Amino acid sequence: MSIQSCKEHLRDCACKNLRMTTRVITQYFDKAFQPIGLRATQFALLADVSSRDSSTVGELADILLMDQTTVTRNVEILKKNGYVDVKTGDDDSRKRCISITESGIAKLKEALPLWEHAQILIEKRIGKEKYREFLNTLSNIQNLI
Amino acid sequence: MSIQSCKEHLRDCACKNLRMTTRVITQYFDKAFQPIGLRATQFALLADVSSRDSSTVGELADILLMDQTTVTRNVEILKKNGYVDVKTGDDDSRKRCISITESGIAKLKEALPLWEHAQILIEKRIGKEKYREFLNTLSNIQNLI
DNA sequence: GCTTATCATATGTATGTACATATGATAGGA
DNA sequence: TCCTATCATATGTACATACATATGATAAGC
Repeated sequence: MSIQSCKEHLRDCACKNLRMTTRVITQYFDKAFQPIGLRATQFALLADVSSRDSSTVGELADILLMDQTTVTRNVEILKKNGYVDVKTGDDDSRKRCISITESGIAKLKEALPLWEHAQILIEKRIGKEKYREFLNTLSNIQNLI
Repeated sequence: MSIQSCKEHLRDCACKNLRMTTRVITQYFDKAFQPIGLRATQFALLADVSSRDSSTVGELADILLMDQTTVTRNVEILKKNGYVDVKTGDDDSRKRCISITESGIAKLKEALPLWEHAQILIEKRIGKEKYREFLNTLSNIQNLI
């Protein structure tokens, strides 16, 4: 295939288009959280930590489809800001037990209305049904790879 | 809104889901390009550079919905590897003229079949019509923000 | 023609991301 | 029990990303 004949197809590249949209939407959510000094990625991680009594690095990596080393580093930042607590496992000292702190819960409570406002706007503009299909396709792509 | 009542909604977060899928698909394409030592992002940038005689940093930033500073740095890597040439603008010496080199064209030609194989697999699994709708929604999200 | 505003790009800094690999702990087999 | 394989996490490195700001060049008023 020549470069010329391929050009029109490259426009449809799944990776390129996903990355472009992710760049845009991340800036959008980062702006939404900016007043409270939180990033979109930090919000997602903190929300997942809050949904369990205690999580390990590996568990969070599985849930967020994120490399374990990335979790380690992102948790580090939440810890630095005092939003999570990291302890060594009781039964298995290789494990780290990550749990949300009071300060983290407070920050999450601040974040929720900001998140909801940003999220609702998107769902409204896309349309409920289309948005559901969209999430479904995202999920399919995650699973087929 | 309480954290508890919000939990089910957080699952649908546009940013979180997009970032998760982008992580997965980027690894998928990175693996596809790995035999020729190219990254998915580098491929996308190189392809865009190749589609014009000469591009400026700002033009590439506009096209790829990427911050200008990110373009500067990503171009740097392509330049380091000899895939693009960067010259100062003739008419306006603030501008940088970025063009693909012979080596860059050769690398892109190596990459195209690898890309096509990876891309086709996704479109096939998702389904042609669903995939078209998916790209459309991605585009809508880019524009509505 | 000078002064200043604006524009194009670069640099400093912080974060997000993953691969290769190291480290340290647990488990399993002889 | 000791040796070894495996497991959970951390570290080194490179790249991706964007904001704030600096730099250097052009353009716009006067």
